[in-house]
Amino acid sequence: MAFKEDFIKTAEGYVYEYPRAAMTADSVIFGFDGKDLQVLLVKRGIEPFKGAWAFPGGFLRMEETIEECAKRELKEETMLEQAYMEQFGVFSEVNRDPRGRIITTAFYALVNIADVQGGDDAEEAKWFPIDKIPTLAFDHDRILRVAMRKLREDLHFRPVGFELLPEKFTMTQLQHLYEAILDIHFDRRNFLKKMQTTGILDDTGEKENGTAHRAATYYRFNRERYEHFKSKHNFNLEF
Amino acid sequence: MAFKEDFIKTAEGYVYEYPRAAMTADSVIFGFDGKDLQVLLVKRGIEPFKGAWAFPGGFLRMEETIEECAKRELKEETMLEQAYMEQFGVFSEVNRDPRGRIITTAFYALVNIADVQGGDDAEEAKWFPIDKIPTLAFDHDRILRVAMRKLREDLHFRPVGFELLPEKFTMTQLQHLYEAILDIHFDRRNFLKKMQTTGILDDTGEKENGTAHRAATYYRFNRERYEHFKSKHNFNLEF
DNA sequence: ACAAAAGTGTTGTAACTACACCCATGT
DNA sequence: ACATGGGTGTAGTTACAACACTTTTGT
Repeated sequence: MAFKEDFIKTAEGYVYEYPRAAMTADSVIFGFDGKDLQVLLVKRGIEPFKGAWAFPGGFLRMEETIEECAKRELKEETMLEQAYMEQFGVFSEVNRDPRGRIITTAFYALVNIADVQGGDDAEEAKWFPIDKIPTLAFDHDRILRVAMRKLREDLHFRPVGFELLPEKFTMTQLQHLYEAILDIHFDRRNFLKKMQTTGILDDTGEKENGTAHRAATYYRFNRERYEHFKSKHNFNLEF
Repeated sequence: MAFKEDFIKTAEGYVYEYPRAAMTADSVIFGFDGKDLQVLLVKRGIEPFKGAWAFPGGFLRMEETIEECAKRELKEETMLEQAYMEQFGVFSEVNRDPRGRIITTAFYALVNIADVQGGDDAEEAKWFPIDKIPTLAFDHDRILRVAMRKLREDLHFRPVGFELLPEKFTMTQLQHLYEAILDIHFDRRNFLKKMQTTGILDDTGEKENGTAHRAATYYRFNRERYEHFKSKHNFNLEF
């Protein structure tokens, strides 16, 4: 450990001159099944809130950043090494955790739901559609509301939607994804045009197969083109 | 204190089973002088980084939330009871503070620069234009970059600009403010039209006086109208 | 044959950009 | 008189919203 030690270690534990809160990271893990936006919840195996559903999370270790902590917990739950993760708030109400003063930094993660096998954790983990979330442990209901708001905002600024889809996807999937996140309806033709004018989608030329309807074209998100053009200034007021 | 105590208090200090980081709140306080965006910095009176400039900040107390902590520090520096404050990130690099494991939650605050008299703090506090910020203590350079990015994003979604101006302001002041934050130039006529179409500005009918040029109209931000109309859906991709 | 989803084009409207001259005030 | 900044209008372009019929494929 490279940082200076600011505590005394005794037989009883770690001694500090002033009281300190414990820190955790909790992650709202979003997935998309082609129809609904989904959230991965774990059933708590221990008190407090034993048996209730909550976001995956855990205590910060002294040798990691809060991002590393969140990523570690993500991996434990989903086996994923990498995912798009975004910090969206610190929740520090004095009584938010009955165990004591525990402050959490909340993240949302966007994953391709097809990549997630059950984690190696003994706890039960399950995907819930966003409109069928049970009552959650701690202040996680509130955290979820903030996560949704942040995800909606980010969707305007950054092409985060693609993180929730497989590499190749149909325009209809993408539209359903946007509709699920923003909770609004788009006209199919207008949505296609809007996406085309961004210039960040490639038509792969490939087609769906084995569907019970007309085969749809697969598109791919062109990250290079996005990186290249994202500096352009367009200023719109959205309030 | 209503929360359960999760520590043992001994003569040596507070004892915890696992090591804990200390928590602070740091605030990037933005002001606007009519020309440049400014940031309030304090000169550190003690080590580490003694003599260097840094954002006002301080340690979290056990009976307050991180927002209350940030607000308390704001008041100490500026004497302001209220200000628009927005959390924008947790900075938790293991070595970011030479005193040990100290994690900060960063806020930005938007204040009317005219309301700020010097704080009651012995430390020296000073406004710096955004393009003349000295090298800062700790990782505050990085924090400032993130603060600017967040402020720019928020300016699209929420009428945060008005928080930096007096109650009544001229269109030119408002335009300069937007230009200073976004670092782009607007055509005066087009800017006026854009602001008018939002419908959240009231023409007060009053005029500047004692200026060395034609007297400008004062406008006022109509918060009620904003609250009433902000629910409308307009979806623009800005990437 | 029928059901289900994909593909496709036009028109009216609103918002955006670019652009230049005159007016009021104070020195 | 001059310098400073305020006020104002138009034309071209682009983006947006609203809207329906045809095609492919599988059952």
